[in-house]
Amino acid sequence: MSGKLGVMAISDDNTGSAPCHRRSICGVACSLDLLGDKWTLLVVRDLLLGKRTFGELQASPEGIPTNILADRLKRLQAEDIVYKELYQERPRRYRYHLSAKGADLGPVLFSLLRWANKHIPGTMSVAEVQAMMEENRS
Amino acid sequence: MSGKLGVMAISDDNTGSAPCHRRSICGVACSLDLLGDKWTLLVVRDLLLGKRTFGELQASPEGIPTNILADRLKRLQAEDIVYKELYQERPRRYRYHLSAKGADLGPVLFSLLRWANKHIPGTMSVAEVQAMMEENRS
DNA sequence: CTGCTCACTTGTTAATTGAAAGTGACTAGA
DNA sequence: TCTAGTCACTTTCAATTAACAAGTGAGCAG
Repeated sequence: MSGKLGVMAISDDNTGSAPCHRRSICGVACSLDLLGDKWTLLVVRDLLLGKRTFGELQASPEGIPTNILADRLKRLQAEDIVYKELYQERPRRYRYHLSAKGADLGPVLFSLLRWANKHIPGTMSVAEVQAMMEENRS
Repeated sequence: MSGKLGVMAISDDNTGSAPCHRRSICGVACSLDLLGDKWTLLVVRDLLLGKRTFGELQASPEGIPTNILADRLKRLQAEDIVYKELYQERPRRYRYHLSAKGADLGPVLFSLLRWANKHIPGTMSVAEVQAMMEENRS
């Protein structure tokens, strides 16, 4: 019956490229392996909104701890969701950007946002966020 | 500048109904406060796929630990995303169901799945999952 | 009475998180 | 030159959370 469901267990990873720890071949499970925590998608959100530097990301209202931010940026780079650009030598300063893979998370964030708007009172509307995004395009 | 972005910090929760611990009024952040971990959305996925009992949920290929499953079902019920139905006295047995709020997470799961299909090789397609869902409708 | 299922709960240990402080490379001002 | 401040992290460590294994209680089948 569990096999029939198609959400089958993955026994081995002999064909995989990275040393990934997939719990199954289900796309939802694989996505959550990469994005399933309280902070990762907030970092992606901020990058979509045009934030670029460590300091800007840190300054978000949710107040992400700096060690978690550094760790998440590292993980997201390892997954090719984010890349960094050196914009200044002496001292070295970086700007972070979403790759195409990262930018494709936009619809995920919008669906989360739509759900929140419908079911959690007091959350910002999609229209408000889109206005914000236009306002902040560099 | 952070105020201008609209993703503003929430200072107080004097109007809120539940004793919620919102990090901000951003819908993404609020959603992640409820759903942001590796297991919660997998439970929602299984309920969408028609699984109903504790044992069926436990039997998913990802192998959720029973204490985590019990905890997540408790949390999801507290958030009115899931409700349980007593289908048997002596011994008491329950069936779990998604509320309307929970069923509305479908689009979130589909967007995650579409992202995975595009960017994580070897994940199941939306078509496969939809076929599965039809097959398992009670 | 024995073993079995289901739906959990309870330990115990391992890993992760979060708050705060520290580091290194600079820049600007007295 | 000395002091203070910014930026981008890293380190430390207590506290929370997760994972694994085992146990519990209510029944049922032989």
